[in-house]
Amino acid sequence: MTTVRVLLADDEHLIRGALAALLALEDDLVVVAEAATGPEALAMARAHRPDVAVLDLEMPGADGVSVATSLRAELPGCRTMIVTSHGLPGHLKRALAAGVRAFVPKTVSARQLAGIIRTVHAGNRYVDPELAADAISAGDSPLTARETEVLELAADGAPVAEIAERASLSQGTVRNYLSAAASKLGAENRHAAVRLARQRGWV
Amino acid sequence: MTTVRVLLADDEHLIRGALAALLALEDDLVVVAEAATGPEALAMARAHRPDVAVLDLEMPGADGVSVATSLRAELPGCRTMIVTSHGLPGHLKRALAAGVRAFVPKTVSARQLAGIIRTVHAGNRYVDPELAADAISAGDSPLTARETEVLELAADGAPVAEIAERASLSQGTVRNYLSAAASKLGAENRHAAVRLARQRGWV
DNA sequence: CACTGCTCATGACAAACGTCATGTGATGAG
DNA sequence: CTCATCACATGACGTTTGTCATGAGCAGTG
Repeated sequence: MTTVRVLLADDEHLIRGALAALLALEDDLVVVAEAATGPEALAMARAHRPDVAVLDLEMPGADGVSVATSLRAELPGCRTMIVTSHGLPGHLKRALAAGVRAFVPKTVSARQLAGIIRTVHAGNRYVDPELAADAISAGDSPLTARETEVLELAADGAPVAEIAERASLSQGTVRNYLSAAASKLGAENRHAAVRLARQRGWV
Repeated sequence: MTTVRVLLADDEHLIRGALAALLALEDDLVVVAEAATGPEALAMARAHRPDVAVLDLEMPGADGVSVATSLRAELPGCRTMIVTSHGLPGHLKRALAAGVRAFVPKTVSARQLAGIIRTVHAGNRYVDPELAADAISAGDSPLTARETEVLELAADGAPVAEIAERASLSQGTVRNYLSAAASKLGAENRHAAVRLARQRGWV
């Protein structure tokens, strides 16, 4: 029997500790390191070289996906998986693009999670069926790169003038992109467009 | 030694299960029921009459605070406490107003949580020191009831006409309230105002 | 009772915004 | 090479906001 060396990264102590305890019950899994932030997770991974890194999506410092991206470059032998409370389709896509091997919501049980860790360690992938269905039905973002960029800058309610300056575009161009984005998303105005794009994980 | 009968409510199976396991390690705590949604938590509480109800703030169906409110009315002997990932000052205030005895972030350890459960059972209160500091420094919402109501309706980017209709107000009045709210919050426009109010838990 | 603060309204003006027509370059597919 | 698409721009138009002045009714407080 091979034992799987696991890194746990989650900023919620309650979950991390509890998870460590539950995974310890599995004979073939051993938690070799824990981290509460993105940078800490990277440092721990370098120091302990785990087989599988279980990363929370939302962490201070750097989110799970960017940690996964760094790990992929630095420790190719380390498989990564993302655990999250908010299962947005866009996040799933970003994660898979970053080479993450599994994407699971926190609604699974610890036993299931243990199974998924084994699956990942064996070189396979796992995606929560429900999230996968959402992601497929949600489809790809219809927005062009610039439209997305401008929409992001509009996300905190900034006026057009400010967006134009930050994007180094003319105000007219910004309005055009915003208008295009809103109509593509079927929104009445840019603010509603921002909301929709967020919901679908496109921003 | 008295044993404390605990109800656990959290929609994230991973956390709930793990938590149950860790609390089971404490001799004087026994988890008598678990729930994944607000309504389920209420039903379980009625059936099992726990001493302390540990409620997640964000749950499908009904959030932790409204569950606490119902419990207070139905089972006055049952002490309630809220556990949450997002520690917004406004939530803390709402919770305390609803008679919740403790408000803790998920960044505490299971051992600490066990201690807090005992504290609550003994009839005392507990509020995370950092959250308390935030809540005090954040202060009360400067918005009047109507301003808050209108701002909430504006939250999804709806145009003034729609807000006016839904609030049964004239468009001019809506603009006045929105303008007042934005200036009280120091925001450039209503959308930024919505963001700020959300951050501080005032919507 | 006077005063203050909240609610609700109207009207008016300037600024910001949404939309459309139109045009130029660049890039990539056929 | 041609055609479509994207990036970027301008100017113009009408609409939607933000802001301000002003006022009326109604509650609670001193």
